[in-house]
Amino acid sequence: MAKRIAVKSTRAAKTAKAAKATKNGASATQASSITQASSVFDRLQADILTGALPPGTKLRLKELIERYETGNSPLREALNRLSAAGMVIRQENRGFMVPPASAEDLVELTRTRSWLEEIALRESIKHGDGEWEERIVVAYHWLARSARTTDEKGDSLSPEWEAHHQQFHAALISACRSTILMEFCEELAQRSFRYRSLAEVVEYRDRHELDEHRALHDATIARDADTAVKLLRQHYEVTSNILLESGRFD
Amino acid sequence: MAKRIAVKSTRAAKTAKAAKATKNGASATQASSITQASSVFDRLQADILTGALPPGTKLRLKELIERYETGNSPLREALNRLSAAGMVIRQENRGFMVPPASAEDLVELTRTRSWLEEIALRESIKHGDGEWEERIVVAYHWLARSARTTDEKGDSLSPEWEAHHQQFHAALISACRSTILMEFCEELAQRSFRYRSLAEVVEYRDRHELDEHRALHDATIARDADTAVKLLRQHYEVTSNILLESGRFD
DNA sequence: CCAGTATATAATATCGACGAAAATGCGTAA
DNA sequence: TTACGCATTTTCGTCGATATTATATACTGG
Repeated sequence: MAKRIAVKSTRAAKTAKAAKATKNGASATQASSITQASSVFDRLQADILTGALPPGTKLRLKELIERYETGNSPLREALNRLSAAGMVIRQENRGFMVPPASAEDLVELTRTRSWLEEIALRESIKHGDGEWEERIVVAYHWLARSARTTDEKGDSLSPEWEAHHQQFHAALISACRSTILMEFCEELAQRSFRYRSLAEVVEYRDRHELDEHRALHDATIARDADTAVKLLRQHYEVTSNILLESGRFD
Repeated sequence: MAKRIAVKSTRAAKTAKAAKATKNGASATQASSITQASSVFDRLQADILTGALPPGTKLRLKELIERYETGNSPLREALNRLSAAGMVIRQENRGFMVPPASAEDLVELTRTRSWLEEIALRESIKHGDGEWEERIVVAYHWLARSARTTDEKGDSLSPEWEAHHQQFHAALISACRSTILMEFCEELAQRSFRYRSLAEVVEYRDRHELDEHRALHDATIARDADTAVKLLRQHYEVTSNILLESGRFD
């Protein structure tokens, strides 16, 4: 009964909601009224990436229908999209589950990400124009600003910081002349984010990370590909090692 | 009325049908009864990749329901999976369409594929073991055999040849120690296949291609990474240029 | 007491119909 | 003629219920 009412209010509020637009989920070409399946997609993805739905969780339809206050058709559509993107695992006639997390998977993920982003960064440095530089400078600005703010509060896992962090890395490779590659990198970035969320490691961040990003920014703008790539790899490997040493994925 | 009957027979036959298992579509961990959504996924994907559904086609639900003799729920699930994989374009409240094909897209695709497969091949050559070599040798054997057969018939676009071709290229990079990268490469391979289908170019194949594959095979087995990569790039660029020169994507 | 099978229960996949949004056609006014 | 607005039609997205498949439980024979 309360559910009924909640559903209605959700629907009413939906029109006002802005589409945040990740790769495959929400976001059509037009901003027009968001579809319910896309809304569920976004929330479900967020819950998986942040660890609200832990690895290995069985995703029972009935529970999710209650949790997200939706019907089964939109829910299934969202789950099917997520399964194609590797964000959930689909088992024929056995439903869906959150992908397990493991040390090996994290290692493979980091390795692949380094490979792909090295290419994307080198190509961007080779072909990037003025607008590309601007995007990097602006993205870095907001990242630094966000880091400072969260530093005061001590909460470095803020969604705001994460958004800017992701934007900065996306900006670095945004001139590689391959939207497909950029989408692949985004998918890998999301998977990496899940591991960071799961490890719940916060201390290390404000020490080194801003400096690392600064150095990366400088080398890239200076078009020093080798240095930039070296820094990028280190950046990922350091993070990966911290996560592995947390011992949470053994 | 005939439709009813057809549906029933389809259902009956479904249990016997073997799951062919592409990346995201069909194929669960078990072989057990295939789901209808996955069946539609496979057929729809095939029709898009072979050009039976040409680029830009609007995918009206009603038509597809008739075409594949299914309900709208399984159809929508299939379409949602395909949209997440980039095989169809989804527009909020406006349905689905087959992605357009263009010369620029083909260029970008080829470029990206060269980058990713170069990494995957180099890593495979570096880390590949005996079983990896076996896979390549075996895959090449079937490719050569298939090429000979189709040569006689003059029909080089046979699904059989295509399957072996894809298998050979997959085998080459199968020791790169990154399943994610292999999946990315597979996705790119499928997109490339669509362009080959669309161009309907057949003559060039039996002249050069078997030799090219032979050379690629030899260099890889000999662990000569630089040569292998060079051959691979040439292989893709030659094909790409032939397709571009067909003038079908301007 | 255990293995294997039949039954009951729960979960998933699919259907058919309805409500909402976009595309189309037509009429009117500038 | 062209552009705009309204009504109609088409198409998409969602709901509620049913069929199908998997899982848990009880039962029987050894």
